[in-house]
Amino acid sequence: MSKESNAKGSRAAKPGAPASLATLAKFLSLSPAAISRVLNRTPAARSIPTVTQERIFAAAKQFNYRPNVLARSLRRGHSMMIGVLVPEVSEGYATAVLGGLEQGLLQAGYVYILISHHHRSDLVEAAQAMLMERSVDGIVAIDTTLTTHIPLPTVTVSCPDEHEGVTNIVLNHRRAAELAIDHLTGLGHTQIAVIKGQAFSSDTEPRWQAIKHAAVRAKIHLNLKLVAQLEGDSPSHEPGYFAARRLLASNTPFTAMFCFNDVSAIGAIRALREAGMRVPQDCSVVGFDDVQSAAFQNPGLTTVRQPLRTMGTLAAETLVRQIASPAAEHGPAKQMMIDPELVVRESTAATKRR
Amino acid sequence: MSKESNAKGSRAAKPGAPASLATLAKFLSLSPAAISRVLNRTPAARSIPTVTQERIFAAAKQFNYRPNVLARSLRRGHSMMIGVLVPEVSEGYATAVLGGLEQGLLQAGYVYILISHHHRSDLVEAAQAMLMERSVDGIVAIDTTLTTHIPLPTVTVSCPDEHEGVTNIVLNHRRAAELAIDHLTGLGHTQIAVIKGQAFSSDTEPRWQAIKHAAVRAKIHLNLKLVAQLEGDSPSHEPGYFAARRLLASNTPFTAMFCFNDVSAIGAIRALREAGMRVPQDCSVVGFDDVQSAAFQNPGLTTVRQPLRTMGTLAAETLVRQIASPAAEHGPAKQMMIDPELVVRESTAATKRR
DNA sequence: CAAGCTTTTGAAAGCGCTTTCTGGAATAAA
DNA sequence: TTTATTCCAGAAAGCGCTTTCAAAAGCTTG
Repeated sequence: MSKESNAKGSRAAKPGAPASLATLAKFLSLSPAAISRVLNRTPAARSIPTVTQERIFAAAKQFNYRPNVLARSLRRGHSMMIGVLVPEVSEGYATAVLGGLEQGLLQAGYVYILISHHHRSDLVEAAQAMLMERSVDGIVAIDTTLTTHIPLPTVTVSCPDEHEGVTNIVLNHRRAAELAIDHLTGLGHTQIAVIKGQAFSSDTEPRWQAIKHAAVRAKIHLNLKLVAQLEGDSPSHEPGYFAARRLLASNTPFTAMFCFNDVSAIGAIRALREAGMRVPQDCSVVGFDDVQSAAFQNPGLTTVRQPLRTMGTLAAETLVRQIASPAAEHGPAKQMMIDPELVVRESTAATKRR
Repeated sequence: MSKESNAKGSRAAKPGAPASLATLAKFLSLSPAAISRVLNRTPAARSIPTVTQERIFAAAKQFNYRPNVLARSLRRGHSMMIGVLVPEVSEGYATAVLGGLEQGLLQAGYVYILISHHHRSDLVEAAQAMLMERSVDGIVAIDTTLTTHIPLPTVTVSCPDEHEGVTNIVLNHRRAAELAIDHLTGLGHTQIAVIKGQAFSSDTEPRWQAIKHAAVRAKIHLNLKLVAQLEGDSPSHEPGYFAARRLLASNTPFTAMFCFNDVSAIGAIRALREAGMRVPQDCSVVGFDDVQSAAFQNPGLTTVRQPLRTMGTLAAETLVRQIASPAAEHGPAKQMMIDPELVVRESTAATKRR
């Protein structure tokens, strides 16, 4: 029994358990401290002779050593995790931003925890609390109405309110509205119907203000009878379909329509078609976002493109920078404005009446 | 100086720092141990008098105490995090599953880390390693080819290979193919074109085998000239568009088409239309998945519905159960088969030739 | 050869929590 | 009064890592 007391097998100690620093330390007859320094390439590791370093790296490889990030996070005081708040995970809008966000985040060594809140403020708050408990290093909120102050670096994408210290990444709504309205008036349209977004959507109000502004600027009159609003929280085409039906039911003639997003535009087109109107011959339709299927609609959808991916990447970069230098954190709210782009396809055409 | 040595203010000690158990302990003149027991409603807390418990709860509220999950995870040996592997975050398929998954996971108190690998096996492995380092309690892989063995509870959705101890949630491809083929033959079609999925997609091969099987069963001949395959990894409509063009270029007549997914079906329809074929009058088209926009296509897309959300929820429940009882973990691979459903819309019609 | 410097490494504290073990006080039983 | 039992709560270990502090060893220099 005593003979095999200190079996120094060259293989891993316990086959099942992952190797810890202590395992390596015992194997190498070194202290965990030294190994940590070398493996992390700490400045202090400079003073450790190369041979020792090589021994350490070799052992790490042999034992397939992987640092326990939980322990490291606890010790270092940051977790390299960030929390992401979205309304819905299945919706095209948020997921497009997410694509860019992920890229930027992973590049900087962060992973993220995704929580969706379905536009319910209690869930938003619960999610915030949960993320804080999990010691995330920062938060990005996409299309989310933040109520309580977050004592953490935060950047938002398409969120309405300004909060102290948080950076808002927003679309240039002014420009977006002008792009669409000018395109339509340029084609001779003056009777333009508008489908506003749902009340809970943060872009709805600024977009609508921008549209009114653009109309004045283009010297056309927006008939309020030709303004409908998306209703219900279904992220499908239905709200757009029904909004267009209401527009048609008002019996007020229009030759063009500007929709809150592509998905609702597609729904609206179906309603128009059912009412016997051809797109674009009888009615031009402009969407918003430029989701992937916009190009493959029949007809291809003219739309205002939001560079969603880019906004996501920008959000990631901004947040990472903010985490790195908490100096500027508690300054006033900052805003980063992104320019949209008009994509002309087949759903818009010159009006027949001139 | 000595007078204020032990300032026992009734407010939080350091306004900035979040309250820890130690903070509460000092404030209440209790040990962290007792507080932990009470706050966690440990069985051992039963023996602590109600008044003390109430004092503890009150203090926790007053200090807005939030346990540090990192520390708890380190101690308890599980992190209540699970890792999710998807090909793409912006694609409709994975995100639909994700929706259901999230619901099931949050309900059980888990959060998840999402990593996309773009079908690159090196990224899959890197992601696996990263998730292990982060001490996730389990992994779910969606439409992902797993190469290395994962020493962790794992469930997959639509993944091809079987691995020891992992549960695969798969669609009943046999049934799915029969649904589509029988529908088309029932409408009189015998010349049916097929668009297979990309080579890297895990559903491609089983689906194709099932289609061949269903064709035999329906006593129709599948002309191999009428089989095309999606190419390129773009998650857009383009691959379907080009696949249909190749089909048309083969100059082999067909009256129906069965596509690998809805997105490619929509692309294919566009190609058909450009070639002067009307859908469904000249060619019926059946899609797959039933993504949200399928119903709002023009024409509405007949498709084989995959209950993606349900599969996600099921994956979550299965994984949570597997984590709870690691007993059954290292049994053989298990499979859970999900039944598809045919959704008939407007893109299919009886053939004119009879 | 003593004093001072550099090089190399380890001991130990501690991040915030959970949990086992232990022990004092109060009450009941003998 | 002694012993057993219950009730209440603390001490301390430890999860795996990082990092400060310090110290031993080897080297130079006067």
